Amino acid sequence: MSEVVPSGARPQRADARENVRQILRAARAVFADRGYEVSIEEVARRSGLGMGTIYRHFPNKRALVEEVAIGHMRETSEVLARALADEPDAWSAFTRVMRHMAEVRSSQMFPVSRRRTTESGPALVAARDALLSDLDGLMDRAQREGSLRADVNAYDVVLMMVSLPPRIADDGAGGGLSVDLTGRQLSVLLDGLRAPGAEQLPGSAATRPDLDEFFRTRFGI
Amino acid sequence: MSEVVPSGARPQRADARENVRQILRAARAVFADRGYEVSIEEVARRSGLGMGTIYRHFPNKRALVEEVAIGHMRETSEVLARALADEPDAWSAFTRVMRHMAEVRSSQMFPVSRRRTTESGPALVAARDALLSDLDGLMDRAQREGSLRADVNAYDVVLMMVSLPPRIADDGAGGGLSVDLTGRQLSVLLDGLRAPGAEQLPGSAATRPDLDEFFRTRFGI
DNA sequence: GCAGTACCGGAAAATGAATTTCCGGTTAGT
DNA sequence: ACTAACCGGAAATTCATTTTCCGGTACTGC
Repeated sequence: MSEVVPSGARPQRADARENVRQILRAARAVFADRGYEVSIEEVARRSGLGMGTIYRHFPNKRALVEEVAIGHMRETSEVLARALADEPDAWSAFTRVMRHMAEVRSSQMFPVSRRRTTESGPALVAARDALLSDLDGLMDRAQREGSLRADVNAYDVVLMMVSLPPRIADDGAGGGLSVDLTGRQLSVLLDGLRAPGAEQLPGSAATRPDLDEFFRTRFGI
Repeated sequence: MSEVVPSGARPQRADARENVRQILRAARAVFADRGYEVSIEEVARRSGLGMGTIYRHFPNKRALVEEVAIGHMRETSEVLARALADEPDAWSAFTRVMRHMAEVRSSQMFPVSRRRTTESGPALVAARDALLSDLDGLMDRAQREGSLRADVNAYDVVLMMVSLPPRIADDGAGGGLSVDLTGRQLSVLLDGLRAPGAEQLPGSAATRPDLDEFFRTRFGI
């Protein structure tokens, strides 16, 4: 994952490999629940490992976030493909993908290149572009079949997914919310995305630069 | 505003009074544009005054935020009353209020009492409760007239307004987004809130404790 | 005008919360 | 049993903010 074993050296120990898996699993869960700004300590706590262990496997927080993001995006692309194959119509496929994105909060993990810092790695860029293009294709279909309103595009939708509230907004101490905010808001959004849409959307649709800019400033990534 | 002039003392100087007005104006604008977490320095820059001046008039940041929040909520209550009087039906009044809330981002300024810190001042509590109750009444009407879906309540709606993206998500340097994210997302939400609603909303509606908890953890206030 | 107080600006100190380092103590694997 | 890998988590560092402080400025009443 980030650790290329030099050809002459000893192989990575089995427990270490397992720990990397645990870290990624914990990171996914924590990011989905509370947003990607949670501290590494939080991830460590959830994974049952120490912070030192995380830094042994990832050079810094950003690298961990990237890794998780790549996983999310690839997975979402797979869900999309499967939905297209399974579902009877484009609208059903679309809602299925949206629900998945909300579930894993994958759009929040949609890093794009930062202004004056490290570029996103090529794997991330590739996964991101692939997903965007797939989503665009799906939405095209849905719009042609007349189920998705015509005045939105993939960038709009991704940006909407991003601003869904995290699953749990608590501080770890409290019990969190009893209401499924994310789910309720997503459902309302989906109803609002149904064609034809009574409201006239203001301005023009979002663009790629808008998406990039938003993520750059919101996630610094 | 936070400075009670002791009865024997000199009255506040005219320029100082004007400065307080400037500060509140700048704070409102900046909070609406970029979210309430912006630094005091940002507010100072926008107001054309120094940070010291802000601290001369408000004991701390929290006090400034409260003051702005109270203003927003009172104003929103007024807009609501006016909308009720002017508009032909409850739905029009409802959308008008929603647009106003999105505009000033008043819901983001909906502070409620924090767990183990200073309570919100009584003026804030009163303004908050009044607005919530007014909104509840309006939504009741809209639901009875059959225009607003039946499975949402005022807490749900406020929580949705909260998670609208800020008007501008930039860092001050960049040009910001060219798209009106807030407006587009609000419109989609409004379409989704129209009765009857095709999607079944998951779980049950939000409650007052949910609202309180959300604000406590999100705004620490 | 002048005195005198209120006021202002913004550099600097205090805070706070996070990331990242470091190293003594463990453990897997041969 | 030996050793390189590995782990935990306290401590150091970093970074962005809030908040203080005080020399200098400018209202205001006389």
